[in-house]
Amino acid sequence: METIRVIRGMRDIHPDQALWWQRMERRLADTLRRYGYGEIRTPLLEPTALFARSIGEETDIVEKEMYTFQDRDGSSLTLRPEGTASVVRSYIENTQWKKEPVSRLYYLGSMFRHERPQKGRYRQFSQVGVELIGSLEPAADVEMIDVMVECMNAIGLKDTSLQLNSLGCSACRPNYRDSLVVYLKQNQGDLCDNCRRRLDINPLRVLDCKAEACRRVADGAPKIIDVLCADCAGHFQTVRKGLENLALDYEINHRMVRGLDYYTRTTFEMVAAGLGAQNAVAGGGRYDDLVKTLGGPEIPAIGFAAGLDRILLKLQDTIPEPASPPNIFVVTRGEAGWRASLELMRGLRRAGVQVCSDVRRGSMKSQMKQANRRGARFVIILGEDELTAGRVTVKDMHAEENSDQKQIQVPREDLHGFLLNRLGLLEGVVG
RNA sequence: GUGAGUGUAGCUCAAUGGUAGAGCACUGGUCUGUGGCACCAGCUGUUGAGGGUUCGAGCCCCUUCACUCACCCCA
Repeated sequence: METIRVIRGMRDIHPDQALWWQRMERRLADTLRRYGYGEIRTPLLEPTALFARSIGEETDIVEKEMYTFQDRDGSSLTLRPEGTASVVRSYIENTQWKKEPVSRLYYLGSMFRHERPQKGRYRQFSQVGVELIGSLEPAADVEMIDVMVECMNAIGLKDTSLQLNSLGCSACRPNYRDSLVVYLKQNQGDLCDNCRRRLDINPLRVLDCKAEACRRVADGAPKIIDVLCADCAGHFQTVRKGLENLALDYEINHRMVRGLDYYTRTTFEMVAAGLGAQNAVAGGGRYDDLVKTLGGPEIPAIGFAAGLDRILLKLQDTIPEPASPPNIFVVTRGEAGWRASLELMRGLRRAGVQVCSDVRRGSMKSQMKQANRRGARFVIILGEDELTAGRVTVKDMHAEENSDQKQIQVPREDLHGFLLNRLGLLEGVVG
């Protein structure tokens, strides 16, 4: 029979890998909790129109990367390609602004984009995203950038740099767009085919084309921060001052325009060294018009998202793997030994200790090998001898071979205290 | 969507167009109630799939699928 295989661009996360994910997710959740952000879990499936309206009909994501299909009633559904649209949809649907002036939300989970798989890029991938809805003030921008930096610090990401830009607002961006188009048309001959096409539909994206020729054109292009309206310019200045108060280093990147149409004013991105072409690990910005675009009131917001798959790739090259907690293996002899082990193990587990035993009725030697493979710190031996004596044998797998601590007899009723004591001491050392 | 490279045992990799192998891992034994080390033995394959050329294909050709890297896109 033909074997069923995993779908292209998707993969299984096995237990050893899952330990890395769990640690990263734990640290993110903990950091975000301290900033007052609460987790929101939205459906993976949304009406297609949600993404078309928020991300932009003309973007690559909407044009050719979404998993879109018909539901049984004929309506068009899409697996979410990003998280912000769903959060805003939910915000509006629940009239959240009537319940609180400012909402601090984060999400963590799978997104789907039908791209060609590559290092650090999968068709199902994980993002953490953070949204701060309800403030137009630069204070919100500074908080969001600080949260992003602290999240990356918390999970141990190193060698990163922060890039900053402003895209203006609905008042000043059209002017900039016009002058950019004029400039680009003058240099049209030097642009790549793709960018010549972009000229009409999304000219700002020409600025971050990676083609050498386009980069040269982009370098000479008018800079948006030179033509911001007074409000946007003042806002950007205050954001920069706030970042300087936090001693956050950044550089202004005039060419960073982001790939989603909903961004306004401040945009920012974090890039990491050593990830090849997929070096953008986190990015975000203001989306002051999005709530209104999706049918809500005029409420400004800012947020960012981070790509956890590629971040994890880098972490695995730079920081130690997660330590597995001390654990215990129970070796039994005979049916009486096995039966006696059942309650003993349940008691230890209820006390918080990881305990396993053989479920194959293997030989003593085979059971010891399993204990070793699992990295058990202690082995408890429960056989005929122990049963008749009312004791168990406790073997310390790490102790020296002829140490008097290597293997000792412990009365059944003292076992709990003995192990918890020893493991507690161990955990104190491990920290 | 475009381009290049690679597909052989669970893993890492050998094999001039001529009998598919090694190391590691796994299982058992030496050691009948004691892991790691050593030694011994055993297990493991439609050579990604399909077709073609040939007396003969893991090797050459075509198709297809997958993976990797880059373009592109983005986090």
